[in-house]
Amino acid sequence: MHEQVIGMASEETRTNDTDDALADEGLLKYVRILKGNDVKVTSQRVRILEYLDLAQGHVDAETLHKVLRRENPSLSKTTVYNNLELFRTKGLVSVLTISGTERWYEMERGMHHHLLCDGCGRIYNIDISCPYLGGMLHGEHKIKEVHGYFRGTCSTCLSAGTIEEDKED
Amino acid sequence: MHEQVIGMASEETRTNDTDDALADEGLLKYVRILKGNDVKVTSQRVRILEYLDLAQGHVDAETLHKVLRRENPSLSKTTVYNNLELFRTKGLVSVLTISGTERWYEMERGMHHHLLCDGCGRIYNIDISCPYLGGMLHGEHKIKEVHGYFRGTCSTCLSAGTIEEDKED
DNA sequence: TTACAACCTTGTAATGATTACAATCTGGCT
DNA sequence: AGCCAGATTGTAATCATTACAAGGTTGTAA
Repeated sequence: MHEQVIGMASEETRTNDTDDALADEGLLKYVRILKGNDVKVTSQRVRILEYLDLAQGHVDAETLHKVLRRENPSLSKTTVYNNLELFRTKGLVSVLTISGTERWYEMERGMHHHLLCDGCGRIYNIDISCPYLGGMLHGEHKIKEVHGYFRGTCSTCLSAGTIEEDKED
Repeated sequence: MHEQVIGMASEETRTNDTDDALADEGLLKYVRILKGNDVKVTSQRVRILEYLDLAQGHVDAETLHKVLRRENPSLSKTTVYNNLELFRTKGLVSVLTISGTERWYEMERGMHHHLLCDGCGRIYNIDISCPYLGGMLHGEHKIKEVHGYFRGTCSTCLSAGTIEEDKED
């Protein structure tokens, strides 16, 4: 099990020459994260990780590819998919799936849950710590990760008052 | 206290060797369900609903189609997909997605959550009522449905002791 | 610095699930 | 019985994701 290195630079790692292309102070953060997780550093990985980190919210592979291709037209979808999956196995990003037809990625930032609004379709992050669940043993099962998603109506749509309630059964 | 692998919900015993009258008897249940939800009754819908009800656990569209085609070779995938989606909108079945690459359907039987075992890959139903979550307002958002899934190690795999990565106390 | 092996990226093609569509058929009502 | 909205069917299209092999890059060791 690898310890996650997220956000916090643990040590001043001296950069070598190949980092010149990434000499941007901001990108060093991601170089450190990658190295700290035994992931070989490439410019593609740094950019993908940076984008996920700066994006406040959920990104799908398609969007990621489309956006990053503007600055690196040779970036292939395979690279995007490969690295998203790699980051997931390293615990750097988490994957969100609600409808079953899409996969959204986001930087791993500790446990939180998601609300899918039936009004506007937006996804909200919900920070709830549920002491009943995290790290518990349920019966004989050992629970390591808790993922929750909710369906409902967000405050904006509630105040707009445009959502008709379905009859309950 | 062990959980049963998916499908401990009420199981109906049926005889394979009944005449049409008795078969109709069993199917009436699903005819009523359909009519009660303003869904036009067709033989395909009745069989799909019955299968989901009797199935022990989560069924994917592919399996459903393959199995039901044995008794009705002209059953098309489109019909299966259309009706699964229809049933979902009617609240008759719920959809489960964890990895993002699959969709499992199951009869709606009230709120419960799911555990995906990292040892054997099985999915367990977990009945937990979490008073913090159900029916609550979080901030200004109105939460109508709560879906949870957990990743962890099931009791069987824990006692088998085959999970290497598990080092937490 | 140079060389090298391992690994990464790329483009294309393949896969596999899901959806669109138009013709045909059926259930439920008059 | 007959009608018609809507259900089913088969085929084709779509879409995201994965497989693969050739070529390029990184980290390391001399």
